[in-house]
Amino acid sequence: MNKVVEPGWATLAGEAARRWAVPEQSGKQDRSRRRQQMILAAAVHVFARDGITRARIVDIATQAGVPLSSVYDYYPSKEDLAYALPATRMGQFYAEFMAKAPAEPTAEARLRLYLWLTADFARRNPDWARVLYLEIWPSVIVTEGDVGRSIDDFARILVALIRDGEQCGEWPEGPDRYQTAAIFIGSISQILITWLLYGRPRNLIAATSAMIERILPILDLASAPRHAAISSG
Amino acid sequence: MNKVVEPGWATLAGEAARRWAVPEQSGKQDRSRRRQQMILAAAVHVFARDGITRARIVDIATQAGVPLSSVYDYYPSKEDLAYALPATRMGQFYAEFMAKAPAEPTAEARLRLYLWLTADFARRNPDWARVLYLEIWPSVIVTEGDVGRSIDDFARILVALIRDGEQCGEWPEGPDRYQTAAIFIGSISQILITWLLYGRPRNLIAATSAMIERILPILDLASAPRHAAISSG
Amino acid sequence: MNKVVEPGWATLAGEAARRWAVPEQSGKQDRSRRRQQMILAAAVHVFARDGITRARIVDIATQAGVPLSSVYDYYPSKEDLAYALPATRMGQFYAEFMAKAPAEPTAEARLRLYLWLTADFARRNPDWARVLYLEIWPSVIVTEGDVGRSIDDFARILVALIRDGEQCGEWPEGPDRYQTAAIFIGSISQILITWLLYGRPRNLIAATSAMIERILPILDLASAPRHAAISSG
Amino acid sequence: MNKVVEPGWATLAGEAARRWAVPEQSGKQDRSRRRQQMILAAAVHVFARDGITRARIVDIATQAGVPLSSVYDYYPSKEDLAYALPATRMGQFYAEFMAKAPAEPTAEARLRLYLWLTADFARRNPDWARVLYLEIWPSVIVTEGDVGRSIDDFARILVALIRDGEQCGEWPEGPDRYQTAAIFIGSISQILITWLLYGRPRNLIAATSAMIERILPILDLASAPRHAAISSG
DNA sequence: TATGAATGAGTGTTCATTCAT
DNA sequence: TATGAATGAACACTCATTCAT
Repeated sequence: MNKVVEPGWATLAGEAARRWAVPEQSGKQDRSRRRQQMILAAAVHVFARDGITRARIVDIATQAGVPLSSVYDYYPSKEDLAYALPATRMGQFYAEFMAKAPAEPTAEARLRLYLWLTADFARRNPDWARVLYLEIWPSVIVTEGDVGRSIDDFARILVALIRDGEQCGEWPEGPDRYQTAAIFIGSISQILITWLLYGRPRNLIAATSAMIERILPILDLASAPRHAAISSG
Repeated sequence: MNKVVEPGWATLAGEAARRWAVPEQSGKQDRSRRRQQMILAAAVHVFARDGITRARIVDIATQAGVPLSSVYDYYPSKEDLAYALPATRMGQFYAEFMAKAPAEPTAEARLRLYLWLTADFARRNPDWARVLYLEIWPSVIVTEGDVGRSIDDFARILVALIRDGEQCGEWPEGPDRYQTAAIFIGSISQILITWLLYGRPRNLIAATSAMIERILPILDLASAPRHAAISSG
Repeated sequence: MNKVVEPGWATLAGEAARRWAVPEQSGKQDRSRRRQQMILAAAVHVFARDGITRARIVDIATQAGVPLSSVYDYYPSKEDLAYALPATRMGQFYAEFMAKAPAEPTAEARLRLYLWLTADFARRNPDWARVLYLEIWPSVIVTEGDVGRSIDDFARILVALIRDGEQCGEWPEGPDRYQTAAIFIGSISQILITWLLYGRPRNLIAATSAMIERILPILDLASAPRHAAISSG
Repeated sequence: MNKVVEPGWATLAGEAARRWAVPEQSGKQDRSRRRQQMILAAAVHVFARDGITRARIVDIATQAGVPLSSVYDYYPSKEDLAYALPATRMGQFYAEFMAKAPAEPTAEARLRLYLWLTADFARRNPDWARVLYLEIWPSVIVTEGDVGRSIDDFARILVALIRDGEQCGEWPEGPDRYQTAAIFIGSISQILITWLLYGRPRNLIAATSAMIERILPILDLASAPRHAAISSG
């Protein structure tokens, strides 16, 4: 049987971590690089507070402690600045996952780690989480260019993790890996959004862990739709 | 056994439909009411196209075929206009649900209808769906005032539908109705967002129906967490 | 000795009272007249509160309890409305003076009454006083048309009162009646303006009375300039 | 005899001149300072012509020869611009007085100079005079903040000059220095207002000088009220 | 490279006035 | 005559971006 072998999670996540790693610009001075980091951090902060469209570049500059026009030495426009964020932050996320995933013994453990890390990363980077889940994710910019690619990788890796478990026989081949991934992403996103907007649940990690345990069984259920049970009742 | 009886789905949805119904302004002329509807429709269109913050009131006026200043005869500010949308549209949704739900024989059928109608309503009102899922839902305005209340009703009714099935014995009492609701809402939202942003799935209704069948079994799984199975494996 | 006989104070004030009396518009309905009075009163109130240029016609209409467009049935423009005020109010003032002045035995008593009544009228009509002293008086509209004439009468009568005393021999013929009148008007205005803006003096009437006693002696001093005393000292 | 010594005219006027002097903004370029002066001058011109509330910022910018938005680089709002005027102009007035007053030998000469300079300053800065006497003085803004303080200084210095003459024995201690000051200010203002609005007197300085000679004797009259003379007559 | 200063194009909102009924 | 509704002409203020030094 000849079939196209899709890349495994390790390949995908590794590539993603490398692809979105902050490049070592050899020519740049140290001070220059530090400034760029300050601007990026300030942008996340201000975007989280005011929203991307309402945010003012001058506020970002002030927050970063650099003159307004210096922002333009690094990013030619507000749009470019906004678009530079996802790559660096997602790269960091993928790198964290790659640092921990190999130690996990099973496909399920890696999947659990992935979902858990998603919430934990948000908890540790709440400003970035606001920007990602309230500004970038629900916006057309996720469909374009590097922003799209860096975020698409998230779903791609998740799908690969699901496929991995199927191939290892940890769970049956489900009807639609993308559907499964959508349930996982949607459920976790839903928690994160209510956490960001309402401050609930108070304990994000506990709630996410419980949610993960609740949705993982979906993997086993693929072939036993409820409506069968109903129609027989 | 004395316990607080929470309102059933019919009460909640009925109240929601009434609460957010477009009021019959006695004094207003017919023409005036038609203009207001034109403005509202134009606002949905322009907000969907440009996003709420980027949208220009003059574009809404032009789209509605009224002079710019007439917009201000009906809504004192752009913000007010944006905030008036959710109530009217959600009211329409609740009314549609109330028109159909009583004919459904089981709690499950009503739950299925609710989720299905959510997607179908989005399909029939794609502009509104963009505004709701990409602009309003992931924004602080859902935490405030009437906007918040009209949208919170969505989750409240869903929880009531879940409770209804429990009380009828159609499915066991789960560990956390809000968690269950979060899975349902998150999964459906995830489909809707990818549909809105990527145009996929092409057949929204089919994909949603499949998704519904996939997640409904969650209701039965409450007491059989996967990790038990795993640890025993 | 043949000289032009300028009209006496009684003639001037009497004419002024008549000229600026509210006309008895025979054709108008009673309701119509009452409305016009309501609008006028509301205009004074709103002009006093917001200043003439900042005042909004719709506020005046609301305050008057009439529909916005009804204001235009009486006054073709905001300017006309503003210009209609001085005549009616000044007319009332002149009428009050004419009602009391004839009972006064001396030119000095009449002069004292005139100045005192100026302050007392302001005290009893503070809204009108604000409009007159803070809006109309220091504005180009006093130089034009009826507004100008109705207010110029104020100075004209004052000059006539001064001349009256001279002709009766109550005080010597001064160097310049207009200068004397300017001192009287300026001093009283100064008190009224500080009263309107700072709420001081608390007791306007007492302060005005004291001021009147202080400035009346000016009438006797005409021929004994201080600098003579100085140069001789 | 122990009494609180109030500050003399020299102290007050010196402090006022310094307090409202145009600050030497260290960081600003020369060009920048020139622009600010242009804007200020243009504002005086346009405010004098149209009145503060009617004046349009774009007219001020055009008059100053700078782009509209540059006005906002110096003054955050039209209100701020209007409020910046009094301080600078009054500061200039106080500085002129301080430059000349010390050469005057007597309290009377200084008082005369003060009143005369008031009119002469208005004659040399007619635009500013319009703004001060027709817009600022009769308005609530004189009761607030720096505007109020810069203008209150005018009366404070005048009162100090009067007190100075009393203490030197040049004239008797009057019944109320504030009343005396009110007469002086009111009389001069009255001349200035008619000059501004009617263009009369043609020769402002001559008329003011005559007025000053006419009102200075008030200082000697404090104890001889006219009504005594009358009642005895 | 760095930055203080400058600016043009835009946009939400106001309100006097008019008009159809 | 009365009035609810409509509207056009303004206008203050914003901010991303550029430029001279």
